[in-house]
Amino acid sequence: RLRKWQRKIRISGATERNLAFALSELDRIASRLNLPRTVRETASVIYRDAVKKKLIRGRSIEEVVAAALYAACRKCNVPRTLDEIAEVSGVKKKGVGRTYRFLARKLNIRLPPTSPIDYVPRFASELGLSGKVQSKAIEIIKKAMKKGLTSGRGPTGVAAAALYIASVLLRERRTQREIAEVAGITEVTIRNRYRELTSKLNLGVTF
Amino acid sequence: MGENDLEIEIENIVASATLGRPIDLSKISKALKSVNFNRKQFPGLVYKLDKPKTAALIFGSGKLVCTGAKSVEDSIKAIKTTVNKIREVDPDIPEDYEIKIQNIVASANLSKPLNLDEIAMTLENTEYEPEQFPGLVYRLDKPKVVLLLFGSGKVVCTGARDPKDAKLGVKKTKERLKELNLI
DNA sequence: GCTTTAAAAAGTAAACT
DNA sequence: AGTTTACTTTGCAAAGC
Repeated sequence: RLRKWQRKIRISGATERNLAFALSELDRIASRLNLPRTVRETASVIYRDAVKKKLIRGRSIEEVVAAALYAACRKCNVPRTLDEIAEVSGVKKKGVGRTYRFLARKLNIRLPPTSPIDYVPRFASELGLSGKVQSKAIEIIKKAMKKGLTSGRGPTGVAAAALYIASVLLRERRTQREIAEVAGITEVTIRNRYRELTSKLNLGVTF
Repeated sequence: MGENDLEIEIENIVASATLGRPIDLSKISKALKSVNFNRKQFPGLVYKLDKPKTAALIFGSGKLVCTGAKSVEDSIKAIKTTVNKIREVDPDIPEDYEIKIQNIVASANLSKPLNLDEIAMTLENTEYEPEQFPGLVYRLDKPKVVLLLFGSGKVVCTGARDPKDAKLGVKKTKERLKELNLI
């Protein structure tokens, strides 16, 4: 039937338009976050899978795009926080997190929580810290993980505190404020974390 | 050995009641003191009581919800007290009405630190997103409850309609963690 | 989905001292 | 620097948008 045919054309036209819009959004956000192509490609695969499984119902395209990017970042070990994704996507942090959990469940994406270690290179380079400081920070983080000092704590806070301690130990000190700003957390959080790390790990220094 | 050390503490109970008769909320909001009622914001009238420190939501349909009680007894007591208050303003409320416990929130302590990363990798039906919340979410099927596990070993169990299920949920969670050497 | 209620867990945030 | 208050998560009912 002609009418049925026209309907299909209309629907697939809308579907293609939506996909084009989604992919351009994905690219726009990825550019603003300086994400490498591999992450963009991973995110677009996740988005297309979501479309195939009709998981967009009841959700906005922006939300799914943001969640797909967040998942891709984690999968590629190029972490970006929910706050960063939310800020440039215009989607509320709560919505990105909720949609991410939904996609992860429906697409059987099981990603381990982001390790604080994954944030070290990015934060360190933004702070102009040497590779020695980075290695020291990673060493501290590994000790913390073995002693159960990272369970339930935000990965960025742990990474920031470890970098703070390492920067002091190796005489490349950055202020709490500088580190807090690149890590996107507050100075109080850095203080709470480094106090815990220095008191429970034998780092040989008392602040 | 029979470790009956699982001391579960009930923290909150949500219960509902059906009075089977419409209620004039405007009348009640004028007669009672600790009441808040904004129809545009929420259809229910909020009534807070001190005796069992609870809050009740009263609806025009004659149904109500009671929250905040720390025992089934207190929850029922709070509902009866609330209904008696409604009777002072609106007689004709039936003597018998159905009361149903809808949800129980309980807390417990496994007394051992938990490695949430390991648990997230090994235990089934879990969600752990430390960037968003420090607790690991564990969904149990048998008693259909949800548990929140924390690095400290403290646990929250919610979703049970019977205190026994809340305790059973914590007990089974503890057993499962032991089975998987995640104690 | 949201709105309102209550309460615990532990971490983090914003606002103050 | 440290404190207080508030919000994040889980579960649930109610009537209505």
